[in-house]
Amino acid sequence: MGKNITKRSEDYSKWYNELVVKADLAENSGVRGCMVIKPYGYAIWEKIQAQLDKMFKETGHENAYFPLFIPKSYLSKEASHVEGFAKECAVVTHYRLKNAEDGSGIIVDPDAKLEEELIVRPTSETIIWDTYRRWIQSYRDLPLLINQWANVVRWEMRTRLFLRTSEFLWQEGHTAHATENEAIAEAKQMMDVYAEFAEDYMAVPVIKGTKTESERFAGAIETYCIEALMQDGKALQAGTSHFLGQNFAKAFDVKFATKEGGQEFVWATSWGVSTRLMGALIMTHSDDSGLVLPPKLAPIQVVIVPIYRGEDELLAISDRVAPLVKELRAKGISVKYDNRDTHKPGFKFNEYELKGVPVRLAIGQRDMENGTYEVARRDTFEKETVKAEEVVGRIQFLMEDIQRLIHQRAMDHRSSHITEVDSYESFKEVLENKGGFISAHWDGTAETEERVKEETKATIRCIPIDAVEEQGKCMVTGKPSSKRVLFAKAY
RNA sequence: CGGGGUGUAGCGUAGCCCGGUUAUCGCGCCUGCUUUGGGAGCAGGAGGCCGCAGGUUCGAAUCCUGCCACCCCGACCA
Repeated sequence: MGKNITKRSEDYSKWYNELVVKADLAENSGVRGCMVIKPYGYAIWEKIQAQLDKMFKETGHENAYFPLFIPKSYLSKEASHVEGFAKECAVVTHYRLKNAEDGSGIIVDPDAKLEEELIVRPTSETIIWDTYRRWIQSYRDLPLLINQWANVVRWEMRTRLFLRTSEFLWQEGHTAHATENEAIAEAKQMMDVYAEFAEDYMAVPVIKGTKTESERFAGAIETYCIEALMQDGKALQAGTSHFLGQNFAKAFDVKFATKEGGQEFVWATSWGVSTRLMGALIMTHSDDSGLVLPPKLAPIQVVIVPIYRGEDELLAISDRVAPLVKELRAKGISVKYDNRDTHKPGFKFNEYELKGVPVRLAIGQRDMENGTYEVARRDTFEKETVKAEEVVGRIQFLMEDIQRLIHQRAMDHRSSHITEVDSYESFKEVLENKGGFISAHWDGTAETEERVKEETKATIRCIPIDAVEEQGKCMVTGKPSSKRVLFAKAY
């Protein structure tokens, strides 16, 4: 285990990759842009899953599971949907292998060609709506509020650990409603749930908004999103929630009998977040010493490192530490007592910094004599000596304080990286030299949006929900605009 | 998929142009002793189908062809 992580300022991409690998979160598998998530990384994902799942259930949703394979014909039922995903689908064409007759090894058996090819799901709208048709008959079956935890495959050209891998883990919610308003409310609600999770648990500040037509999900009427800002000034879409109108209901013929006895198509939403959230977590808080994890999502919240000479001292320390570990665990704090005798304390200090453990306790002879612990916090590197009887309270305080402080730091960074501009020249200047979100007037046309994208690589990340109504002129065309939108270069 | 680059031990690398002893160095790993409050020191040791497959050659890590993977820039995208 080496530190030597590239400085953030030198090459952000390299820094990020090395950090992910060295902090033992994940690595490239060597298989077509897929990653191996290692135990420590997966433990973080499990924390994310657990909290989100709780929030989904609190908002009335249930979990279910749908097939990995989607018959090709399903995908073509909703026109804009297939257009959006067709370019990045893995396709199963055969179901058997055999030994080559010339002895050259295993080949695909040409006789085992599938009648209809199967798509490895890039998202599950189609197969789920095909299923919902059978599940929904009456208004009494509505709303149908289902979430699925799954993996999906998108054959991306360029991949990046956590941010864009060929296969990724995610959750996808798919709901059906009797009315348009109810579906819209659901889509908005889930955006709010995502935002709450990002802010309160990941300590990642996000901006809620809607996507422009060209950035919208394939098949959606409206896409609600949360957008975060990374330390290098690029934006990251952290979660999306779509109001799908009746598009999928019509494509898959999902009708219900109304109270009045008529037949109507249901209204739909879908929403998802993925392992990309971990990318957001890493790129928001980490520093050149490694990961910085918010206490609420840290698999290890407190690590205790004994400092000793000889087995007797270690035994004495272990005796002292045992009740503390017990007490902390009873309070729901996850603790690791690292009594490995194969590594020196200094090595361990650095290792846990790299892994982003929020609080580290050290205890050596000095502390044994004084009845104290050395308490170090990861976010500020501050160290203090705390009396043993006060240490639990201090840790509880630090859990809160670190969570609060890293959120505040990220918020400060974002606030200082939202720039209002009124001319295209200053837009380009800010984009080039400062980065971050740029708040500007836009005439609402896809042409202007496209032009900005071509000329600057910046896209409209979102139209903020809380954008204030103000008279303005599009920074590019000078046409009238009623509110500012957020532009940025994005991951 | 287009342009550029890389692939040598677990990791990072030298060697490659200009083919020729036993493939270089650092980290890590193993053994022993000394160490232990911020990545230990010394001594000894193990570990390589030089990405894969062909080809050229007396001889290939080195030259040629094909393939694969990864990285960067585009296009695409959660």
